[in-house]
Amino acid sequence: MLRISRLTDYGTLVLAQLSREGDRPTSAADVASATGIALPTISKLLKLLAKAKLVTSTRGAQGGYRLARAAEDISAADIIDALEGPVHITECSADDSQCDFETICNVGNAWQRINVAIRRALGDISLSDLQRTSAPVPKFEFAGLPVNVETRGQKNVD
Amino acid sequence: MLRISRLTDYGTLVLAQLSREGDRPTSAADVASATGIALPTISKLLKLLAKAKLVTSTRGAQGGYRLARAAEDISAADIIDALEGPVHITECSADDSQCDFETICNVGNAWQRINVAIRRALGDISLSDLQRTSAPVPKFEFAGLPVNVETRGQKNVD
DNA sequence: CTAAATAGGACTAAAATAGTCCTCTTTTAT
DNA sequence: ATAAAAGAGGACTATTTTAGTCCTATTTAG
Repeated sequence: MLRISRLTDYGTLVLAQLSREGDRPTSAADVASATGIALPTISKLLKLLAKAKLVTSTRGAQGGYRLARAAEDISAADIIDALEGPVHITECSADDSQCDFETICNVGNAWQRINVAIRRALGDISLSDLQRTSAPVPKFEFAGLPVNVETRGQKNVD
Repeated sequence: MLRISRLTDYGTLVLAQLSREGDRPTSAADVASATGIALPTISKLLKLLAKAKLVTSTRGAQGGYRLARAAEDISAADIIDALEGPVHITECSADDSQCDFETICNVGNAWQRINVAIRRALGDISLSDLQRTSAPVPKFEFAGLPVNVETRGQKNVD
Protein backbone atom coordinates (compact mmCIF):
# COMPACT_ATOMS: atom_id res chain seq x y z
CA MET A 1 0.00 0.00 0.00
CA LEU A 2 0.98 3.56 -0.42
CA ARG A 3 3.07 2.19 -3.10
CA ILE A 4 4.82 3.91 -5.90
CA SER A 5 5.14 1.95 -9.10
CA ARG A 6 8.39 0.36 -10.06
CA LEU A 7 8.64 2.78 -12.95
CA THR A 8 8.64 5.67 -10.52
CA ASP A 9 11.41 4.07 -8.58
CA TYR A 10 13.41 3.60 -11.77
CA GLY A 11 12.56 7.12 -12.77
CA THR A 12 14.16 8.40 -9.62
CA LEU A 13 17.31 6.49 -10.47
CA VAL A 14 17.28 7.94 -13.93
CA LEU A 15 16.91 11.48 -12.68
CA ALA A 16 19.61 10.95 -10.11
CA GLN A 17 21.90 9.74 -12.84
CA LEU A 18 21.21 12.78 -15.00
CA SER A 19 21.84 14.93 -11.99
CA ARG A 20 25.26 13.40 -11.62
CA GLU A 21 26.05 13.95 -15.27
CA GLY A 22 25.55 17.63 -14.83
CA ASP A 23 24.89 19.85 -17.79
CA ARG A 24 25.95 17.80 -20.77
CA PRO A 25 23.25 15.78 -22.52
CA THR A 26 23.32 12.10 -21.70
CA SER A 27 21.81 9.59 -24.08
CA ALA A 28 19.21 7.09 -23.02
CA ALA A 29 21.71 4.35 -23.80
CA ASP A 30 24.24 5.82 -21.42
CA VAL A 31 21.67 6.10 -18.68
CA ALA A 32 20.72 2.51 -19.35
CA SER A 33 24.22 1.22 -18.94
CA ALA A 34 24.85 3.37 -15.89
CA THR A 35 21.75 2.14 -14.13
CA GLY A 36 21.50 -1.40 -15.43
CA ILE A 37 17.92 -0.90 -16.52
CA ALA A 38 16.91 -2.05 -20.02
CA LEU A 39 17.16 0.58 -22.72
CA PRO A 40 13.56 0.46 -23.93
CA THR A 41 12.39 1.06 -20.41
CA ILE A 42 14.80 3.94 -19.88
CA SER A 43 13.68 5.36 -23.16
CA LYS A 44 10.06 5.24 -22.16
CA LEU A 45 10.82 6.82 -18.82
CA LEU A 46 12.81 9.65 -20.30
CA LYS A 47 10.03 10.43 -22.73
CA LEU A 48 7.56 10.64 -19.89
CA LEU A 49 9.91 12.79 -17.87
CA ALA A 50 10.44 15.04 -20.87
CA LYS A 51 6.72 15.43 -21.37
CA ALA A 52 6.43 16.43 -17.74
CA LYS A 53 9.18 18.99 -18.25
CA LEU A 54 11.46 17.45 -15.68
CA VAL A 55 14.14 16.82 -18.29
CA THR A 56 14.91 18.55 -21.56
CA SER A 57 15.95 16.66 -24.64
CA THR A 58 18.32 17.37 -27.45
CA ARG A 59 17.80 15.42 -30.62
CA GLY A 60 20.32 14.13 -33.05
CA ALA A 61 23.88 12.92 -32.71
CA GLN A 62 25.50 13.97 -29.43
CA GLY A 63 22.03 14.61 -28.15
CA GLY A 64 20.44 13.25 -25.03
CA TYR A 65 18.69 14.40 -21.91
CA ARG A 66 19.51 16.61 -18.99
CA LEU A 67 17.62 17.85 -15.99
CA ALA A 68 15.33 20.74 -16.78
CA ARG A 69 16.16 22.37 -13.48
CA ALA A 70 18.32 21.87 -10.44
CA ALA A 71 17.88 18.69 -8.44
CA GLU A 72 16.87 20.85 -5.51
CA ASP A 73 13.92 22.11 -7.51
CA ILE A 74 12.52 18.74 -8.50
CA SER A 75 10.27 17.31 -5.84
CA ALA A 76 9.23 13.78 -5.08
CA ALA A 77 5.70 14.85 -5.93
CA ASP A 78 6.88 16.09 -9.34
CA ILE A 79 8.39 12.71 -10.08
CA ILE A 80 5.32 10.85 -9.02
CA ASP A 81 3.05 13.11 -11.01
CA ALA A 82 5.19 12.70 -14.09
CA LEU A 83 5.26 8.93 -13.97
CA GLU A 84 1.99 7.93 -12.42
CA GLY A 85 -0.32 10.54 -13.83
CA PRO A 86 -3.44 11.76 -12.13
CA VAL A 87 -4.21 8.92 -9.81
CA HIS A 88 -6.10 9.44 -6.59
CA ILE A 89 -5.92 7.79 -3.25
CA THR A 90 -9.47 6.55 -3.66
CA GLU A 91 -11.72 6.45 -6.64
CA CYS A 92 -14.05 9.10 -5.37
CA SER A 93 -11.29 11.62 -4.95
CA ALA A 94 -11.41 12.19 -8.67
CA ASP A 95 -13.18 15.32 -9.64
CA ASP A 96 -15.60 13.74 -12.04
CA SER A 97 -16.17 10.53 -10.20
CA GLN A 98 -19.54 9.03 -9.76
CA CYS A 99 -19.50 7.59 -6.30
CA ASP A 100 -22.41 5.21 -6.03
CA PHE A 101 -22.31 5.36 -2.28
CA GLU A 102 -22.20 9.09 -2.04
CA THR A 103 -25.32 9.29 0.05
CA ILE A 104 -24.25 6.45 2.28
CA CYS A 105 -20.55 7.10 2.43
CA ASN A 106 -19.82 8.14 5.95
CA VAL A 107 -16.11 8.46 5.72
CA GLY A 108 -16.50 11.79 4.03
CA ASN A 109 -13.37 13.06 2.44
CA ALA A 110 -10.91 12.00 5.07
CA TRP A 111 -8.83 9.76 2.83
CA GLN A 112 -8.69 12.46 0.22
CA ARG A 113 -7.55 14.99 2.74
CA ILE A 114 -4.90 12.61 3.94
CA ASN A 115 -3.84 12.33 0.35
CA VAL A 116 -3.53 16.07 0.08
CA ALA A 117 -1.41 16.11 3.18
CA ILE A 118 0.89 13.41 1.90
CA ARG A 119 1.29 15.07 -1.45
CA ARG A 120 2.13 18.32 0.22
CA ALA A 121 4.82 16.62 2.22
CA LEU A 122 6.19 14.97 -0.90
CA GLY A 123 6.28 18.34 -2.57
CA ASP A 124 8.83 19.42 -0.01
CA ILE A 125 11.23 16.57 -0.63
CA SER A 126 13.63 17.23 -3.47
CA LEU A 127 15.50 14.94 -5.79
CA SER A 128 18.68 15.97 -4.05
CA ASP A 129 17.16 14.92 -0.74
CA LEU A 130 16.36 11.57 -2.26
CA GLN A 131 19.92 11.24 -3.42
CA ARG A 132 21.42 11.79 -0.01
CA THR A 133 21.80 8.50 1.75
CA SER A 134 20.83 10.12 4.98
CA ALA A 135 18.17 12.26 3.48
CA PRO A 136 16.21 14.35 5.89
CA VAL A 137 12.84 12.78 5.99
CA PRO A 138 9.70 14.80 6.51
CA LYS A 139 8.58 15.26 10.04
CA PHE A 140 4.93 14.63 10.57
CA GLU A 141 2.76 16.17 13.15
CA PHE A 142 -0.64 15.21 14.26
CA ALA A 143 -2.87 17.12 16.59
CA GLY A 144 0.07 19.22 17.57
CA LEU A 145 2.28 16.35 18.58
CA PRO A 146 5.32 15.95 16.39
CA VAL A 147 6.09 12.43 15.35
CA ASN A 148 9.76 11.93 14.89
CA VAL A 149 10.38 9.55 12.11
CA GLU A 150 14.10 9.27 12.40
CA THR A 151 13.87 6.25 14.63
CA ARG A 152 16.11 3.72 13.01
CA GLY A 153 16.57 0.05 13.64
CA GLN A 154 13.27 -1.06 12.24
CA LYS A 155 13.98 -2.95 9.09
CA ASN A 156 10.51 -3.82 8.00
CA VAL A 157 7.91 -1.20 8.48
CA ASP A 158 4.80 -3.26 8.12
CA MET B 1 -0.15 6.81 -6.88
CA LEU B 2 -0.14 6.71 -3.16
CA ARG B 3 -3.30 4.92 -3.67
CA ILE B 4 -5.23 2.73 -1.35
CA SER B 5 -7.16 -0.06 -2.96
CA ARG B 6 -10.87 0.15 -3.32
CA LEU B 7 -11.22 -2.67 -0.85
CA THR B 8 -9.52 -0.57 1.79
CA ASP B 9 -11.90 2.23 1.12
CA TYR B 10 -14.83 -0.14 1.46
CA GLY B 11 -13.22 -1.60 4.54
CA THR B 12 -13.27 1.79 6.16
CA LEU B 13 -16.96 2.08 5.44
CA VAL B 14 -17.53 -1.33 6.93
CA LEU B 15 -15.66 -0.50 10.09
CA ALA B 16 -17.45 2.81 10.38
CA GLN B 17 -20.74 0.99 10.12
CA LEU B 18 -19.80 -1.47 12.84
CA SER B 19 -18.72 1.43 14.95
CA ARG B 20 -22.17 2.91 14.65
CA GLU B 21 -23.81 -0.37 15.56
CA GLY B 22 -22.01 -0.35 18.86
CA ASP B 23 -21.63 -3.50 20.82
CA ARG B 24 -24.17 -5.87 19.37
CA PRO B 25 -22.95 -8.22 16.64
CA THR B 26 -23.96 -7.18 13.16
CA SER B 27 -24.15 -9.73 10.39
CA ALA B 28 -22.32 -9.34 7.11
CA ALA B 29 -25.69 -9.14 5.39
CA ASP B 30 -26.75 -6.21 7.54
CA VAL B 31 -23.52 -4.40 6.84
CA ALA B 32 -24.05 -5.06 3.16
CA SER B 33 -27.49 -3.53 3.11
CA ALA B 34 -26.40 -0.60 5.23
CA THR B 35 -23.49 0.24 2.96
CA GLY B 36 -24.83 -0.83 -0.40
CA ILE B 37 -21.81 -2.99 -1.09
CA ALA B 38 -22.37 -6.53 -2.38
CA LEU B 39 -22.57 -9.19 0.29
CA PRO B 40 -19.75 -11.44 -0.97
CA THR B 41 -17.43 -8.49 -0.93
CA ILE B 42 -18.46 -7.45 2.57
CA SER B 43 -18.02 -11.00 3.66
CA LYS B 44 -14.51 -11.15 2.30
CA LEU B 45 -13.64 -7.86 3.91
CA LEU B 46 -14.94 -8.86 7.31
CA LYS B 47 -12.96 -12.06 7.20
CA LEU B 48 -9.81 -10.11 6.47
CA LEU B 49 -10.59 -7.64 9.20
CA ALA B 50 -11.24 -10.47 11.62
CA LYS B 51 -7.94 -12.11 10.76
CA ALA B 52 -6.24 -8.81 11.48
CA LYS B 53 -8.03 -8.65 14.83
CA LEU B 54 -9.78 -5.40 14.04
CA VAL B 55 -13.16 -7.02 14.44
CA THR B 56 -14.29 -10.01 16.43
CA SER B 57 -16.77 -12.50 15.12
CA THR B 58 -19.53 -14.51 16.69
CA ARG B 59 -20.64 -17.54 14.79
CA GLY B 60 -24.04 -19.03 14.48
CA ALA B 61 -27.51 -17.57 14.51
CA GLN B 62 -27.65 -14.04 15.91
CA GLY B 63 -23.94 -13.88 15.32
CA GLY B 64 -22.02 -11.30 13.42
CA TYR B 65 -19.14 -8.94 13.79
CA ARG B 66 -18.26 -6.06 16.04
CA LEU B 67 -15.24 -3.85 16.46
CA ALA B 68 -12.51 -5.49 18.47
CA ARG B 69 -11.70 -2.21 20.15
CA ALA B 70 -12.86 1.37 20.26
CA ALA B 71 -12.89 3.35 17.04
CA GLU B 72 -10.37 5.69 18.64
CA ASP B 73 -7.94 2.80 18.92
CA ILE B 74 -8.10 1.67 15.32
CA SER B 75 -5.74 3.60 13.11
CA ALA B 76 -5.72 4.23 9.41
CA ALA B 77 -2.50 2.28 9.29
CA ASP B 78 -4.19 -0.68 10.98
CA ILE B 79 -6.87 -0.70 8.33
CA ILE B 80 -4.40 -0.51 5.52
CA ASP B 81 -2.27 -3.26 6.98
CA ALA B 82 -5.27 -5.49 7.42
CA LEU B 83 -6.53 -5.11 3.89
CA GLU B 84 -3.45 -4.61 1.80
CA GLY B 85 -1.03 -6.84 3.59
CA PRO B 86 2.68 -6.33 3.70
CA VAL B 87 3.19 -4.20 0.66
CA HIS B 88 6.04 -1.76 0.43
CA ILE B 89 6.43 1.57 -1.23
CA THR B 90 9.05 0.11 -3.53
CA GLU B 91 10.05 -3.42 -4.21
CA CYS B 92 13.38 -3.14 -2.50
CA SER B 93 11.86 -1.98 0.74
CA ALA B 94 10.90 -5.56 1.45
CA ASP B 95 13.12 -7.23 3.95
CA ASP B 96 13.96 -10.23 1.83
CA SER B 97 14.05 -8.53 -1.51
CA GLN B 98 16.73 -9.15 -4.01
CA CYS B 99 17.36 -5.80 -5.56
CA ASP B 100 19.32 -6.33 -8.75
CA PHE B 101 20.52 -2.78 -8.73
CA GLU B 102 21.64 -2.74 -5.17
CA THR B 103 25.19 -1.82 -6.02
CA ILE B 104 24.14 0.81 -8.49
CA CYS B 105 21.08 2.17 -6.75
CA ASN B 106 21.89 5.69 -5.70
CA VAL B 107 18.61 6.65 -4.19
CA GLY B 108 19.44 4.71 -1.09
CA ASN B 109 16.52 4.18 1.17
CA ALA B 110 14.86 7.52 0.81
CA TRP B 111 11.58 6.23 -0.53
CA GLN B 112 11.46 3.65 2.19
CA ARG B 113 12.03 6.28 4.81
CA ILE B 114 9.33 8.39 3.33
CA ASN B 115 7.16 5.35 3.58
CA VAL B 116 7.97 4.98 7.25
CA ALA B 117 7.09 8.60 7.79
CA ILE B 118 3.77 8.28 6.04
CA ARG B 119 2.89 5.14 7.91
CA ARG B 120 3.70 6.77 11.18
CA ALA B 121 1.41 9.62 10.34
CA LEU B 122 -1.34 7.19 9.37
CA GLY B 123 -0.85 5.42 12.65
CA ASP B 124 -1.97 8.57 14.39
CA ILE B 125 -5.22 8.90 12.52
CA SER B 126 -8.03 6.88 14.04
CA LEU B 127 -11.16 5.42 12.60
CA SER B 128 -13.13 7.96 14.55
CA ASP B 129 -11.09 10.70 12.93
CA LEU B 130 -11.94 9.24 9.56
CA GLN B 131 -15.59 9.24 10.47
CA ARG B 132 -15.71 12.89 11.36
CA THR B 133 -16.62 14.85 8.28
CA SER B 134 -14.23 17.55 9.30
CA ALA B 135 -11.61 15.18 10.49
CA PRO B 136 -8.43 16.79 11.67
CA VAL B 137 -5.91 15.95 9.08
CA PRO B 138 -2.29 15.40 9.94
CA LYS B 139 -0.09 18.41 9.84
CA PHE B 140 3.15 17.82 8.05
CA GLU B 141 6.36 19.54 8.71
CA PHE B 142 9.48 19.58 6.70
CA ALA B 143 12.77 21.08 7.68
CA GLY B 144 11.06 22.79 10.55
CA LEU B 145 8.50 24.56 8.44
CA PRO B 146 4.96 23.46 9.12
CA VAL B 147 2.87 22.85 6.06
CA ASN B 148 -0.72 23.55 6.77
CA VAL B 149 -2.90 21.24 4.86
CA GLU B 150 -6.21 22.68 5.79
CA THR B 151 -6.28 24.88 2.73
CA ARG B 152 -9.63 24.22 1.18
CA GLY B 153 -11.02 25.14 -2.16
CA GLN B 154 -8.85 22.85 -4.19
CA LYS B 155 -11.07 20.19 -5.61
CA ASN B 156 -8.56 18.08 -7.43
CA VAL B 157 -5.26 17.54 -5.76
CA ASP B 158 -3.21 16.45 -8.70
C1' DC C 1 -32.53 -30.59 14.30
C1' DT C 2 -32.63 -26.69 11.63
C1' DA C 3 -31.74 -22.15 10.30
C1' DA C 4 -28.59 -18.39 10.65
C1' DA C 5 -24.22 -17.16 10.71
C1' DT C 6 -19.04 -17.15 10.06
C1' DA C 7 -14.45 -19.69 8.20
C1' DG C 8 -11.69 -20.80 4.65
C1' DG C 9 -10.27 -21.08 0.37
C1' DA C 10 -10.67 -21.84 -4.78
C1' DC C 11 -11.68 -19.68 -8.76
C1' DT C 12 -12.69 -16.16 -12.55
C1' DA C 13 -12.75 -11.78 -14.62
C1' DA C 14 -11.17 -7.34 -15.16
C1' DA C 15 -7.92 -3.80 -14.88
C1' DA C 16 -3.46 -1.76 -14.24
C1' DT C 17 1.46 -2.13 -15.06
C1' DA C 18 5.61 -3.21 -17.21
C1' DG C 19 8.09 -3.85 -20.91
C1' DT C 20 9.10 -4.21 -26.01
C1' DC C 21 9.11 -2.80 -30.65
C1' DC C 22 8.44 -0.18 -34.86
C1' DT C 23 8.51 3.90 -37.62
C1' DC C 24 9.39 8.76 -38.06
C1' DT C 25 11.93 13.10 -37.37
C1' DT C 26 15.87 15.85 -36.06
C1' DT C 27 20.69 16.96 -35.82
C1' DT C 28 25.68 16.41 -36.18
C1' DA C 29 29.75 15.00 -38.52
C1' DT C 30 32.00 13.66 -42.55
C1' DA D 1 24.56 15.42 -49.43
C1' DT D 2 24.32 11.72 -46.66
C1' DA D 3 24.94 8.50 -43.00
C1' DA D 4 24.70 7.75 -38.27
C1' DA D 5 23.14 9.01 -33.75
C1' DA D 6 19.81 10.24 -31.17
C1' DG D 7 14.92 11.42 -29.50
C1' DA D 8 9.35 11.35 -30.49
C1' DG D 9 5.40 8.99 -30.60
C1' DG D 10 2.63 5.43 -30.26
C1' DA D 11 0.99 0.51 -30.80
C1' DC D 12 1.15 -3.71 -28.86
C1' DT D 13 1.79 -7.80 -25.64
C1' DA D 14 2.51 -10.07 -21.49
C1' DT D 15 2.38 -10.15 -16.71
C1' DT D 16 0.71 -9.16 -12.38
C1' DT D 17 -2.54 -7.31 -9.23
C1' DT D 18 -7.02 -6.51 -7.76
C1' DA D 19 -11.83 -7.27 -7.38
C1' DG D 20 -15.39 -10.00 -6.95
C1' DT D 21 -17.95 -14.51 -6.73
C1' DC D 22 -18.98 -19.01 -5.14
C1' DC D 23 -18.74 -23.37 -2.77
C1' DT D 24 -18.29 -26.23 1.25
C1' DA D 25 -17.54 -26.79 6.14
C1' DT D 26 -18.28 -25.42 10.88
C1' DT D 27 -20.55 -23.24 14.75
C1' DT D 28 -24.44 -21.84 17.64
C1' DA D 29 -29.21 -20.20 19.06
C1' DG D 30 -33.66 -21.58 19.50
